[in-house]
Amino acid sequence: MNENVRLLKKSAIIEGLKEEEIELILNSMTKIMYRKGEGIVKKGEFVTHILFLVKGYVKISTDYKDKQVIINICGPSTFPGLSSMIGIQNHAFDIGALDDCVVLLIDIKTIFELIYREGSFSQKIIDNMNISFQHYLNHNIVSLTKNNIHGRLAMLLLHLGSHVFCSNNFDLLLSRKELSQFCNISRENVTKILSVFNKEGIIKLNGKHLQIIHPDQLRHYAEIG
Amino acid sequence: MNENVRLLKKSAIIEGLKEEEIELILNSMTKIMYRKGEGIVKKGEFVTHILFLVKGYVKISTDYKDKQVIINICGPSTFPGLSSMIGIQNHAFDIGALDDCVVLLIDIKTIFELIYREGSFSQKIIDNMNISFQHYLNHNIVSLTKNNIHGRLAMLLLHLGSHVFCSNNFDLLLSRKELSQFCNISRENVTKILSVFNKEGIIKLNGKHLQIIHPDQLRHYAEIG
DNA sequence: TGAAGTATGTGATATTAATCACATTTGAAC
DNA sequence: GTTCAAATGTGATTAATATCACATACTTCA
Repeated sequence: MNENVRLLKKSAIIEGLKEEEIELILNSMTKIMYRKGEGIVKKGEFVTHILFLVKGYVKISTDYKDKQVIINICGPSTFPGLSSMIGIQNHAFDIGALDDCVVLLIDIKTIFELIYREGSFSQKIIDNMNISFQHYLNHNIVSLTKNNIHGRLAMLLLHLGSHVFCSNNFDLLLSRKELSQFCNISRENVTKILSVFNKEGIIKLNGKHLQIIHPDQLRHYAEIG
Repeated sequence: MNENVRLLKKSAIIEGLKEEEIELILNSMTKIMYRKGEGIVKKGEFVTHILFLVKGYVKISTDYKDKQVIINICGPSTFPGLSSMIGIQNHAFDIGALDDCVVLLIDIKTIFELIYREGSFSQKIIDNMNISFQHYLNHNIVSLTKNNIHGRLAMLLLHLGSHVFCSNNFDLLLSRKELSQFCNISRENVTKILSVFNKEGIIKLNGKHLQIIHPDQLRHYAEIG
């Protein structure tokens, strides 16, 4: 099988498509590599393609009052920012590479064609958007507004472990400052809280490497905070 | 023309459907009235219908740590909570009537049938979801986390005026407490800030009636705060 | 009409988390 | 390796906002 097909089929959205529909995607697609730190999409640009992330991690962010706000981190086999691309003229967010990335750019016209052709594809796009939606509402509205800073950082670490890096043992690709922009805490307090979690043996910090040792105790922080 | 058809066609989502498709909706639909304060949907219930609000205003909310969090307010000719109903088993939010409401309940199966049948319908559903999505990300993440309490309340009033009640002169259907649950401010501070805005002549408060006199000054508060 | 309960207004106080100021470490470029 | 810039760590201080403690005003309903 074509390598690109194999990569694409890792996504539930693509998996169920017919051969000739996947062909459509293959014919309107390019593969691009980005280096760590490079910008992939800039807020305001026309939406001409959607992204499929083959390798690496990206951050989705925006700016407000000169401060960066991180909306999400996406890893391999996902469509980063999908829900803010379909049916929208201009990109609402910046997307940047957190490490070396391989991205498939798929022409947005092909996506529309598939939405019109294939009900099950529309359904999956909608499902995908809803999952993001629920996540944002819960994580952001609820956690960002109702948890204290310890609880917020605890929830962020849990989120990174279970949904982004899919392991309790990962390289934190984010700096302290980026963590602070993700969960709305000052950079200094991120440092202090991580050090508390570390001293309590809940996590193990080794430079950029992080191991979550007691996820239940992070959950406890989220509950009480 | 059938009265229900006229009501439904006020929504862009329905407007473009063919006659027989609208017929499908009419045949799988009930009209129900709710009194002020009544619950319409309870978090956790199975999603069996989607709502079309004909008359009145509803609030979409959830609970966290024994506190109510208001997610949005919807008015006539909208599909409240649409983006958290399609493709989701159980309701994620509570929906309740803020005043006397008339609601059309449309069988969710019909919606799926239309998604499979009609690409342009899928497209519109996706567009509608994206608009909500953008609104939440901007309003919630950005305003709730980056604005101070004056800025947040200012933005909420602007939002109510321009997107919910579609006028700068409206009956505030929300109590001070509900406003506080919407923009994450203490009930006492909502009172204090409203009184500041009132004294400065930016708004005019008359019991439950609110007039926004200088939206530009509210925008200023949002910018500086 | 009165009584109870709820909603609102308002100042004083407490608490949380940001900001500041600076030391230390790490990383990248030459 | 040296140097400079950026990232990180840490205590002291300050600012923002919640909480508390009431007073007052509305609603509802018997």
